[in-house]
Amino acid sequence: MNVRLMHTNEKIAAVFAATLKLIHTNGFHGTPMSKIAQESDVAIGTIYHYFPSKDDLIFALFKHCRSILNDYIFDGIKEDFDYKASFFHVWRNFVQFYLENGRIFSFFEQFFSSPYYEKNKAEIQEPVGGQNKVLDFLQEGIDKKILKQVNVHLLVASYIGVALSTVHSIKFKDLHFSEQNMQELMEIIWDGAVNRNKNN
Amino acid sequence: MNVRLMHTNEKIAAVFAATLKLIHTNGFHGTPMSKIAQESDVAIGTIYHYFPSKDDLIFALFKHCRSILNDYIFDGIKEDFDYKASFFHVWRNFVQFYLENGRIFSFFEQFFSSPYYEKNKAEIQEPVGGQNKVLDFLQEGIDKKILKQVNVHLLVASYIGVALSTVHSIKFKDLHFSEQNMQELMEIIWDGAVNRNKNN
DNA sequence: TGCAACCGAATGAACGTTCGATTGATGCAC
DNA sequence: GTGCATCAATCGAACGTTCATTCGGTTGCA
Repeated sequence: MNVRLMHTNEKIAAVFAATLKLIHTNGFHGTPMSKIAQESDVAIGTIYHYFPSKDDLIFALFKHCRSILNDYIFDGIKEDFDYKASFFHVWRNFVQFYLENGRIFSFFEQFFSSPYYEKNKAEIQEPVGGQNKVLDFLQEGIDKKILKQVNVHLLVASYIGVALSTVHSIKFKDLHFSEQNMQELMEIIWDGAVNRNKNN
Repeated sequence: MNVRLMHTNEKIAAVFAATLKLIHTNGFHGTPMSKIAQESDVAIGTIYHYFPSKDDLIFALFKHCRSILNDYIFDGIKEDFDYKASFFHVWRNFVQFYLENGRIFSFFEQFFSSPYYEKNKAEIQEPVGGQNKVLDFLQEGIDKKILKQVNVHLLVASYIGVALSTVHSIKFKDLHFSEQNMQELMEIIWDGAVNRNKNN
């Protein structure tokens, strides 16, 4: 059973990898099942053995990628980090993840902007890329009076919004990734989010 | 000729409107030329009379929508506005435009996240939604030492990024549009962007 | 008369999905 | 330990549908 399961996983992993690659380069459009089969070296019949339909495949791939992202962004937070250090660290991880996983970024962008997402939103529960963990983290900052005393979703929109458009800018060469740029961006968000009625 | 041009415009306008509507509800995927023809009451042959291919139609629609956006966001700036007031005003217009034109927002999101955009980026010149006018405006703030002395693209990413994710949050019901929320968001961006070494 | 605007049935390619066949591992009966 | 039944995993040709695009024809203004 162990061997069989591994084998299974290899097939599925190959299908996921091929789908991600094809969607990244050709888009949702230019990614027919036939090409996924070809690219992954898994027969079409086999893909349909695991996924009832193309939509189910895409959906499963989404969940798979999201869990990878979730594992990544809160990784490496040290006990001795104060809130600001964690604020910077998570944001940086978020940007770094997407830069290192351009195919996932591409896939997410397309997934979230398709009506496909809109239709299955109820089932997806968690919003964009680990945002509810982010939401909890930002709520903590509000509760501790470190961040502005506003609706947490305003801060989420700022925190995530700037990260996403930063990755976008880097991807399309308007901006280049450098330590200084990241530092300055984090300061922009921090200065915007921080509670100015209480110095910390 | 005037009449003919008007007639032409009516057909094209109907095609544009139908395409926008279909892409909004069914996505890039579920928008075949046949349905565009049906929805717009323009024969397929006629559409192909004006646009050599479906890609050309999408491309033309994109340029059309972008010019509408550009006209909109810098509208209503009064002579007596100081920089901060303009900063707020433009951002608000930006958000408001997308909220009032949900179909265009949908279309842009899908357009920019498709490899279609990536491939034609060179021809598009102007980046996302009037960003170069925005870029000039933010550069002005840097030059006047009102905004942080950083690469202007960092500020563009913040300014636009927060606006887009705000619209997204409102669209997907995480956030509701209210005067207070908009005010607080603008303050978040302003506090982040402003040059804190020089009080103004 | 010429030409741009307009039409929609027809075409051929491409797509998602199905299905019957094959393989090999597992478990049960004897 | 041998024979047999079962079943998940695998395969890819074939199917029916849907798509972007073409083209031959009509209309009506200049």
